[in-house]
Amino acid sequence: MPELPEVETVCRGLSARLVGRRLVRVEQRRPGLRLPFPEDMPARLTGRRVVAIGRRAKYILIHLDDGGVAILHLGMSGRLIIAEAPGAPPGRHDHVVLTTDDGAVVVFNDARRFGLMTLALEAELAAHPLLVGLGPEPLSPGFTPKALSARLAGRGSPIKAALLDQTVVAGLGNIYVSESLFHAGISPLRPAASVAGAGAGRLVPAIRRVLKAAIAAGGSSLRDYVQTSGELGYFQHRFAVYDRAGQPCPGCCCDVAETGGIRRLTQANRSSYYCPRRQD
DNA sequence: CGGCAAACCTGCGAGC
DNA sequence: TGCTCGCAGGTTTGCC
Repeated sequence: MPELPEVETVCRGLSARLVGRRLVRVEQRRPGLRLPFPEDMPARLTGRRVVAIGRRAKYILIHLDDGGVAILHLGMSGRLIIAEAPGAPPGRHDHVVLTTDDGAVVVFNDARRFGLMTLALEAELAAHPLLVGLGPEPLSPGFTPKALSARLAGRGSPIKAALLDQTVVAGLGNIYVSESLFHAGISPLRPAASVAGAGAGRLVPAIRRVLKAAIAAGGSSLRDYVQTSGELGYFQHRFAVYDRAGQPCPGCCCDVAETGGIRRLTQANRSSYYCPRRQD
């Protein structure tokens, strides 16, 4: 799925086209995705004006003029595409279609249906069950080596698993964990607690740098992800290690035949990629 | 509580 | 060409 950079890119696309617009039509084409849609979702959205678009972790927050907030998650394969022409025949996995007063058509398409969409009240957002346990935003000032160290302390699980845990830091997924660990020179196998301190001092800026570069590139397009415009992101061309098993490490000078290049391993049922020479 | 596997669902590429 | 298998950016649940 879309991880933080992809979700952020989608939010920016939505923001540019939706803020200030009124939703004049809400079409719900199935009862729900990972969670059921609220029964009254179309009624609660229709006629509302969008006042802001926000993001928390991988959740998209559409703030409305009546104090309501639509919460969306793209799961693994979710897309939000903005078209300008109403009336196009619905695609195979188009689940929710929003039409604005100036003719934008926002389609929530999700082949695998791991995404979700629900409604909340602005006043209760901070305590919402989907958001309440989330860790710090990695691009916020509160995400410091000290703060990360505190959340890693006492954890015996591998740092790879800890960084995927959204209560440790919010918004990282399988791609950007591998990339960040590479740039910090830390093996995905290291026990999380051992990364507290000096390791966190390298990891925090590495995470920030990777995420910012990915956002600047419009995210990473592997299979499903596209921007709201339908354009692909292009950060995938800049991966140092992700999905590059057997290929040369960008930091090592040596012969791949000799070193084996980038390694892939399975942790917590997900693939990790790393350079054993530069990460320990 | 920690950690791992499986589940949710569909699509795609590889291999036979 | 067509089948089966394995794998995929996430999150939750259930079982040691």
